[in-house]
Amino acid sequence: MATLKQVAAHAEVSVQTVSNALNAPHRLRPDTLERVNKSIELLNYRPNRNARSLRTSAVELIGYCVPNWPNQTHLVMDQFLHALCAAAERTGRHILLFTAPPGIDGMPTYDDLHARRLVDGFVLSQTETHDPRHGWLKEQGIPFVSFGRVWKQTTQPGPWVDVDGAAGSAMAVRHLYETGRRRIAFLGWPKTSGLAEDRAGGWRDECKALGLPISGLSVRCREDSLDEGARATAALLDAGREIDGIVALSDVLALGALRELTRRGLTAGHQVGVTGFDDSPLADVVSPGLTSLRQPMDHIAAELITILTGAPDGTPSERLLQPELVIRGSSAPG
Amino acid sequence: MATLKQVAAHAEVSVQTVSNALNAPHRLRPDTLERVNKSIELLNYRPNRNARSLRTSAVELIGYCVPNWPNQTHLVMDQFLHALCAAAERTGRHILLFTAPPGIDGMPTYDDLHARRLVDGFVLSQTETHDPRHGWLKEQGIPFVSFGRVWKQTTQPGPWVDVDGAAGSAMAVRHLYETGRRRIAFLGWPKTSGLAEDRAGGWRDECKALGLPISGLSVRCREDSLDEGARATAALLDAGREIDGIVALSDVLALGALRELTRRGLTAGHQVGVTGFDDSPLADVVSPGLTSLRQPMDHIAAELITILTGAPDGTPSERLLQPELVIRGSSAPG
DNA sequence: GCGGATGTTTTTAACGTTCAAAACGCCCGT
DNA sequence: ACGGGCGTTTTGAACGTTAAAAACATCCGC
Repeated sequence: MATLKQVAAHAEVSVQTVSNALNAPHRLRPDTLERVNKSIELLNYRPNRNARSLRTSAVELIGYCVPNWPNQTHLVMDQFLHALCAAAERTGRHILLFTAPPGIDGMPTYDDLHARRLVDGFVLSQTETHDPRHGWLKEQGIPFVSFGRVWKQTTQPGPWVDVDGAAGSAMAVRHLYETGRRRIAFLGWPKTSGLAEDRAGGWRDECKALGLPISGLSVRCREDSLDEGARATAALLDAGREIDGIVALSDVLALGALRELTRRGLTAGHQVGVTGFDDSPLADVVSPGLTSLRQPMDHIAAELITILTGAPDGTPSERLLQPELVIRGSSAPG
Repeated sequence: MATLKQVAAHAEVSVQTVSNALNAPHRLRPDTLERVNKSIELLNYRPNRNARSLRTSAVELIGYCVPNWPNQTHLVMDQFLHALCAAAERTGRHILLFTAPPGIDGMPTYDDLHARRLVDGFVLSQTETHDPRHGWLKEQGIPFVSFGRVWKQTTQPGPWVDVDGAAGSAMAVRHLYETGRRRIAFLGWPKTSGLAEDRAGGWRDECKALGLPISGLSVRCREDSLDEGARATAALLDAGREIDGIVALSDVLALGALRELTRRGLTAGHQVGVTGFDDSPLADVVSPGLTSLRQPMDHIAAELITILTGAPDGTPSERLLQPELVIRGSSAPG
């Protein structure tokens, strides 16, 4: 494998000149630059990243902890990772994967990766309501950016990128309204989740704005499962609420709603319009297809990388992006 | 950030002695070792991985190309990545993610990552029938291991780990047989795929072994979609084959089968037993749950890492692992 | 008490790169 | 012709680690 030294010898210049040809070509006389570039190409030279990193103390690697939460399969993780990788590569960086215990127990792992200089910083996801990671990392001075806001934290928790869940729910409500629904229910999670409150708030506010009823139309599911979605839908129907629309907080809950509707001989998209969240692969797999709110993954990833690698200090950046309503059969005009 | 030098000064030994304390502690006198370790702990020293890699020319990083095939969402990718990470970490290594064009066009990317010393080797997945990557990497002398056999290649294509699809299908057939089914159909893909032939062969052979009919019971779907699975199932039913079991080559096709059965008022698991492949999140999400063949991800990942990092040369290793039948409602006794 | 074997520690050099400073070469104005 | 300024190139040192060899210490048998 060729080194700078060998290229330098071949081009009959000093090592530093070859280095400059790569990192500051404007400093070279055009004819020298050309000669050096020829040698580089001829010897098929590639800079050794380790040597470079040792000297500059920047590894151009970004850590991402691959989540492993048993009950919560991360259905759009492959999309997210691909987008994140692509965005990182656009800046000459790469993504380093690792595993760590959830919450504060994982912090030593983060610290270690940073201290041993395996990564420059971290992208966090699966942010929790009182996520302890943000404060800890900030305290240690380790660069990071979070996909997902930290809800309910007094101190400024650091830079983040997130999708506007309230706006998403509002879009779903308006869409159902425009297709003729007037009694739109909401399937959510228990109150403890900031994300859940955000999305529920969007439903509530938009219903109010449109003059639609909300009383008794919001159901909290105990967990994010198909069965819970079905159970909640059954409860709504049994209570005689005469609902004609359902905005679900997740695709999984929405699928549960679809199942219950089908079981009762109702047609989703006909008698009752249903929408989900995240536009997971599941949404495209059922029949009728599930209308859902797509997260703009490419945009999210680009912003994450920009914030992490761009802003060197001070002012924590925050970016709230809009989801996109992907309309399928489950919300066809009633 | 503390360095070897500072630790050495603090412990009043040479730099090399501290290095030995970490890499070859048996060479130190017990009292020296203890003194050095105390200093290491006190100064919170962590070896700089870049400097180490520069010296030893091993980066302890394994490249994995995150797939982005539009039509084929990788439903178990998060499981795979988590297992792969965990297995790598057990040997002190990590996974570096990158993107690359599919097929031979991606090879320069692989070459570059290796030449710049960002990775020691690669784990390949999404192996195709005539995958060009294996031959290319072998030619370049770049270490790799493949998740998935390379089908139909004359030259020995290199080390791999794979799941025994034929055995999986056979397990599914036997399970359906044991629950009373006697006319078991197979939903597959077009002939071009080695994986498809493998799984189809298992169905055929096991049916023959059990004395079950196969003629006219195998359908090739045009693509891996829910609609195709439903269409194929409809075709089987319309042809009056009187099937009471369906072994599908994928969970998606199996879900299509379930949908068609439901549409016709048949109950999966009651009149017709259905099985899928890969035990994706989808399998647990439908009702009744889909019986499916789980890939032993942890085992797969462990073997991949062992082969990639263990065997230094020569004899290409090959490992064929057995899938596990996860029984759910879709194959309940008829 | 001396050569040799063994065990522990230090010295020297190197991995491949970049930074900072020095050196060189050239043109210009005076 | 000489000093100053500028553009280009080279020199020397450093990043933090480990491999190899050298140095030093200790113990043993005879």
